[in-house]
Amino acid sequence: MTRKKIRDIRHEEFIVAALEATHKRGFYAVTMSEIAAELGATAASINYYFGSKDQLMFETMRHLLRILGVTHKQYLDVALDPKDRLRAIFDAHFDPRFFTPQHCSFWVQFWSAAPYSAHLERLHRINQSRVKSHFRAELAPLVPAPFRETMRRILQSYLDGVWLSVAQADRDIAPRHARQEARALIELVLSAEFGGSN
Amino acid sequence: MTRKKIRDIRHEEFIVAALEATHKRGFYAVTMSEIAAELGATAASINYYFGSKDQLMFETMRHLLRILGVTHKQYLDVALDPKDRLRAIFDAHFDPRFFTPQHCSFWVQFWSAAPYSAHLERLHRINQSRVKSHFRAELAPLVPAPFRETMRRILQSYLDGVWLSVAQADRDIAPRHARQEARALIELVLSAEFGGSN
DNA sequence: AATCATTTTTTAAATATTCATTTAATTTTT
DNA sequence: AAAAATTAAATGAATATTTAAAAAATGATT
Repeated sequence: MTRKKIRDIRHEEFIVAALEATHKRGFYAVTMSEIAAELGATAASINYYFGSKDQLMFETMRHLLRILGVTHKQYLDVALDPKDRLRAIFDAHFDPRFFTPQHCSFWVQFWSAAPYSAHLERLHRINQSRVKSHFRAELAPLVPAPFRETMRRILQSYLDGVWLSVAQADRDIAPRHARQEARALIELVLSAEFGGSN
Repeated sequence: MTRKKIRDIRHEEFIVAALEATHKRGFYAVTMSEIAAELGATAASINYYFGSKDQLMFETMRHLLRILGVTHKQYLDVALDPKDRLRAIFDAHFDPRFFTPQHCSFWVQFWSAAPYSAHLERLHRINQSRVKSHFRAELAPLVPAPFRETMRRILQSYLDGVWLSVAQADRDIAPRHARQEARALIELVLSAEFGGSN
């Protein structure tokens, strides 16, 4: 029974607050005070714990990536065949723990901002290549090499696009529904006749 | 031979400058001075012509939407059959006049910002429903009703996702290539067996 | 239990910077 | 000479960060 350190508690609280406040006010518009106000705290305390606003946003993104990683692993662990493993990528991204308006809007806004900050760019690059190699690995046994990259890019662009639309709230998608649609797309991609013996 | 009015010339110049500067520095980070500096002009003159920074960004977006509209129309005019008309949507979005890193990054960042400004939101809603109804109309003769919306959302999410990835510059896509891939997706969508007589 | 010193956490206020916008004057065009 | 276009400088507001002090928690010593 290890008592949680105050430091860790605050870290988490402020990250949740950052997600909430960012969703309400926008990634750039949101102020330190607004984030702190979510907890009835004060802007200075954020700096006490995180050092700067940038650092808080950075840590918040890492938090999301951590959730995504864990969730993905869980789905992979129960996947039985290659198709399941491919589905696992979408299932993780569309898991209720992850696929919320707050998370989607933070996610999209963060990525839009990434090209303009070396700090964020690094995070983006790492994540991007992680997702890419997952897709490649799962598609390998399912799609012949000459078509594989095209199919991967279609799937990945689709994934990003769904987020964008949720962030923009023109589609309030239930996780269940998002998965269903992703599965339809997977079926489509795998049913393609690649000119080989199908 | 009507001489162009200074007012119109400046309008266009500043819009191009806004695109360029935004691409370099980011939608929020970019300052009036930076935009003006692209032309060797001064921030005050932007206000003289546009009234405010917001208004300049708004007009810049409208400019992009105008280009898109004109381009789309051109492709529609030469389309011979329903499939061509569906392709026209992608061809327009991926036209070299439109599908540049500058435009994509402005586009994506603008949409990310839209939910947080009534002004921008309106523009976003209008465009969104325009695109949606185009897709619906073109898919109508090609896909049976029960599947149509799913297919539309897949296509639209894909379209958005491609932009996101270009804006993030992790994919420097040639317009030709983007179209090719879009066509592959269209084929996929249309070749689906909808349980009917195919 | 109680006291007091120490450390940790929190805040209010001060600071400093960055910009968009305004103003008033200047330059250029008509 | 009048109007239009442009600018330099002033203004003012917003806000991240720093600082110095206060409050709260901790823990050792009676």
